[in-house]
Amino acid sequence: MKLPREFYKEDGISLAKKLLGKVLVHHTAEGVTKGIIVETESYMGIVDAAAHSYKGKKDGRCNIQYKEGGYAYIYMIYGMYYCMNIVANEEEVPEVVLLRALEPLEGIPLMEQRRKTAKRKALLSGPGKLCQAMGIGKESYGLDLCGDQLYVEEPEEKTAFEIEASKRINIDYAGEAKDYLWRFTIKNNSYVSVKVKQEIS
DNA sequence: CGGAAGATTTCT
DNA sequence: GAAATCTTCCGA
Repeated sequence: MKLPREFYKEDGISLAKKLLGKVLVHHTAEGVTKGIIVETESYMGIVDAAAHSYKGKKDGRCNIQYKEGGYAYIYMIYGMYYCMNIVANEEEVPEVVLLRALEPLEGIPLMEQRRKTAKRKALLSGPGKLCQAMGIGKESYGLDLCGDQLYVEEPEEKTAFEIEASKRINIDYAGEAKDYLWRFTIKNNSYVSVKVKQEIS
């Protein structure tokens, strides 16, 4: 069942935790792909030196962050990869949740074809990888997750899991903000991204 | 208009 | 550990 708008109207940290274990669904011309969200990170706009919208900055790229929760914020990084975020909270509050890793659930052959690999654990274990495998690109920027093309739904089988918090990854430039424990993973899930060296110190 | 850096991935 | 690779941003 598709998650309602209200689900997304929470602060970025609460939403990041709530999204774990949910299922990301993307309908494309080639087929449907689904994956269970197993790793997320929070980016808290105003107070977060690592966020694109730090200090309330607005530009062409992060405008969508200022919309109400439930929209897709897609951005390109290093000129070669896309990363997908989910906008949280109310309008004018630039908080987002970055999806870092998914566990393949449906449309796996299509993912393998897009990723050019048959290693299941390599399909969705990273922000750039999951966008490539799910077929998410600039045309998905700003999509309403309450629409029919790209959305998040409740898993059919609810399984119990523990949430683990750790430091965010690859944001060394962000000063103190890099030490915030705003990365959340499902404990003992083998599909989280490879770079899991950072632990709570 | 040009330089620099980046919420990454992949290979050695 | 380092390169690949190119879009976007910021300064001049």
